[in-house]
Amino acid sequence: MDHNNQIFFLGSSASSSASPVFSSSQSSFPLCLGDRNAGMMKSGRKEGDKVNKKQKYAFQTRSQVDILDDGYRWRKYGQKVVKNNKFPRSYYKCTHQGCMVKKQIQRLSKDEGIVVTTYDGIHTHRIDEYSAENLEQIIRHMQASTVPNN
DNA sequence: CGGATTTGACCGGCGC
DNA sequence: GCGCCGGTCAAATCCG
Repeated sequence: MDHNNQIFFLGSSASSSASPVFSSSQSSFPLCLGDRNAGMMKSGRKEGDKVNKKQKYAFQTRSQVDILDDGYRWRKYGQKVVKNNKFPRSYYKCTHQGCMVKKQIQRLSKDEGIVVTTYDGIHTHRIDEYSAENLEQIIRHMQASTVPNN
C-alpha cells in the first residue's frame, strides 16, 4: 500500500556502467541462474515441451517492504514458510493473459532488511514505461547475485 | 461489483 | 513406504 519504502541496494552505488538490462525488450535480468532444473521434469521426455526453458533471475535488495514494484502487476497466490528462513516466502504471479511469469519474494532471517526477489520466466508483454522507469533505476542499482546455497 | 489478498489443504518429488 | 519440504490451487474475504 505505502510505496514510501526507501529502497537501498547492496554494494554499488549509482554506477554509470549499468548494463542495458531491462531494455525496451523483455530481455532478461542481469543474472541468469541458468537452467538448473530444480527437480521438475524427470522423464526422458525429449524436446516434447518447453517446460525446460524456465529461466530464473534472483537478486537481493535492501528494502523495508517485500513488495518491490517492478512495473508489472503481481497477484499473490501463496505464502509458505521455509525452514531455512524464519520469514515466510511469498509467491506472486503476473496478472496477464499469456504471461505466466512467477515471482518469489523472500526475506532473509539474518537481515530482515534484505529481500531476495526471484523471477521465473519472461514477460510476454511490455512493461509500463512509468513503472519500468522506476524499476530501471532499481535494477541499475541493485546487485544481482546467485541464490546462496544456504 | 470486481479484483486482489488471505489462509489452508493438497500434491509432487526427494530423502532416508 | 513414509516423512519432509516446497510449491500451487482454491475458497472466502476485504477493499476500492
